[in-house]
Amino acid sequence: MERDEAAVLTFIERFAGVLTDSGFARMPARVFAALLATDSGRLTAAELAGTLRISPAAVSGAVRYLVQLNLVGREREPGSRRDRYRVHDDVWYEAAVRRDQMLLRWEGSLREGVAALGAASPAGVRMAESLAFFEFVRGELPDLLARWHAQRGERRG
Amino acid sequence: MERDEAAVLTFIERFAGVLTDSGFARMPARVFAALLATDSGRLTAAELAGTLRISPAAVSGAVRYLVQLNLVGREREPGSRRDRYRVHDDVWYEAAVRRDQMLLRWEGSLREGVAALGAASPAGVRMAESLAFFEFVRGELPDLLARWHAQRGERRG
DNA sequence: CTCTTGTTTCACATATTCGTGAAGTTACTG
DNA sequence: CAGTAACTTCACGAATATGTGAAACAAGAG
Repeated sequence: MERDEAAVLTFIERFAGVLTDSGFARMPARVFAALLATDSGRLTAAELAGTLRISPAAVSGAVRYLVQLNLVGREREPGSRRDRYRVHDDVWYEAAVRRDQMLLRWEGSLREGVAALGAASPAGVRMAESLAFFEFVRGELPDLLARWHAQRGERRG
Repeated sequence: MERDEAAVLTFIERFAGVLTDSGFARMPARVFAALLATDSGRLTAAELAGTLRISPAAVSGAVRYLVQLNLVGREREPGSRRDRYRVHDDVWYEAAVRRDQMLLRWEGSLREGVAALGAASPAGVRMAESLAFFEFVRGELPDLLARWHAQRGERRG
């Protein structure tokens, strides 16, 4: 079966839209979607600019962001001067890690809050409970990912 | 121990900053933080405007957003004409539910992607794997929340 | 029924974000 | 050591978002 490019473009824009609604910046979302929708998972900056109809500058900015977040890798084949961008195989693992770090930050802030309010005050208690919830979730994450890996291995085997 | 109002205000701004960095809009984040830091968990619009030094209009907008997201409830005592806004006790449960709905949306979009790319193509396979991951996480959520409730009950008892 | 108090809506000014074109930089080729 | 292809940086203009004051809008009190 060959690719229906029109349908693929439609998908890219739709999925990018969903990501955007979830808080992603527009261009990074589109670039990420375009990479996901490629068989090789790799595209040059020029290809990205072409399919998304954006300037090289926009590609540059979007890609810098995605690389910083470790969702995308930059590769250059020796003897070539064009970069290739590639979605990491473990994007969702990376995303989970990042969520973990976000949780840590929230926890830190909430701890400050408990201190500022006093652990005995009603507000302090409420905040300590929120803190406990986040600690719990963060503690469960590794286990969750382990179960996923187990299940995936089973499905493959 | 009495509240050190200055420290509390500092905490409110810091925590709101963390939320803002995580994608929250500024004013809703500040209002939410202010409510979290209150012993009663309830404040009037005027009190919010006062402590945060913002206009009633800004309070109105922020609160509408938070109520829509179901993070905050609006209450009015009979015989009064001032609203009281209150953080829901189960804010984090609500947040989890919302994440669930977000996951559903992502899954829908990815399903479209698999269809557009063909389940047999490499890109289609990659997308199907992402889809499976999200389905897995969503499936685990109820269990996770149940474990939290169990642990919390134990801690209380 | 009118007064008063509290909330919401609206138009506007401001601030921020975003994407582009153009110039600048890097690095491979011959 | 040019020459050139590709990427990046920068300054600008456009589009968006944000918060405010003023006016309109409830709704209880007298």
